[in-house]
Amino acid sequence: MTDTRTRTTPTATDPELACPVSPVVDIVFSRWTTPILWTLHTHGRQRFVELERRIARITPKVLTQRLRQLERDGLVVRTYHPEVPPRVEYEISALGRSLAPLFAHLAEWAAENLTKVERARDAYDADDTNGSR
Amino acid sequence: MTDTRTRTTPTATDPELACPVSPVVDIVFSRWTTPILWTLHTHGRQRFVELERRIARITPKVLTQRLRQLERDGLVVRTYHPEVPPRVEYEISALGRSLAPLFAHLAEWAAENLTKVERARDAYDADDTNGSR
DNA sequence: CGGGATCCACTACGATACTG
DNA sequence: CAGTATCGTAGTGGATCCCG
Repeated sequence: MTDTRTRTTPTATDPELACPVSPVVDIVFSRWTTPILWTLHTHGRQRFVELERRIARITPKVLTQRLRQLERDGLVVRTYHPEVPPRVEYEISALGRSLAPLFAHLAEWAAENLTKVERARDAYDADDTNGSR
Repeated sequence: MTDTRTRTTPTATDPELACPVSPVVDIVFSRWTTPILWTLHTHGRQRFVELERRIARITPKVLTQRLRQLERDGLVVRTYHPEVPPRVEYEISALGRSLAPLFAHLAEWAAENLTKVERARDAYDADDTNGSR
């Protein structure tokens, strides 16, 4: 993703944003965020380790980073229980839940068109003229 | 993004894909792809330089890379006219056009909720306990 | 348990040339 | 015009160790 705090140009004036969907992409579709949101959405409120186990291959460091980002953006709520051992729970916020129909739409497109993309790739790779251009 | 051609794990077996929207993200929402698709969609078939000028700040090298990827995935059609000087035109394919309602949905979510995200960020940054954790 | 701190590796990206 | 080539860099992710 592009870290909003260190980005040189503010979001509003970035010329690339003649495209109105770009800002959403930065927020919702940076790496690991969709698996995190999806897991949170389908399994409800859960602890750090549960997320870590369910998402598989994600390292705790990255999981923490992404959860912080999502918390900062108001898509996820973090609850800290000062116990021994400590317990932290994550859940989707109302704002995060508002993404649900979008994700459903996305999943639907995937179901219908993902095979077409793969066929296009195979066709492209099989064409000699593409390799030697 | 993750370059599809050099990725070690094939898409189908990647454990991260308990989330059905991840593969779509790799294809459609990698960096620069949404501005490219958006420009192609709103201005129709156009040449390399036109894209380059309209997207602003993108370098020809990166534009080429992304266009190749989109062409390989079947979302964009490239037409080469062997003339002097050479002329190349890009346009959205039928598959690419099938993303239009998705993009509209995305733009709608942005219009409604982007300010909420920014307010959440301000609130998070203003909270001292977040900085000194 | 839920991280933070540190070090390292990769590579995508940007800038600057240069060509058919 | 439409790229390719080369170089340099910075942002991320992985691995490891450690702490409250």
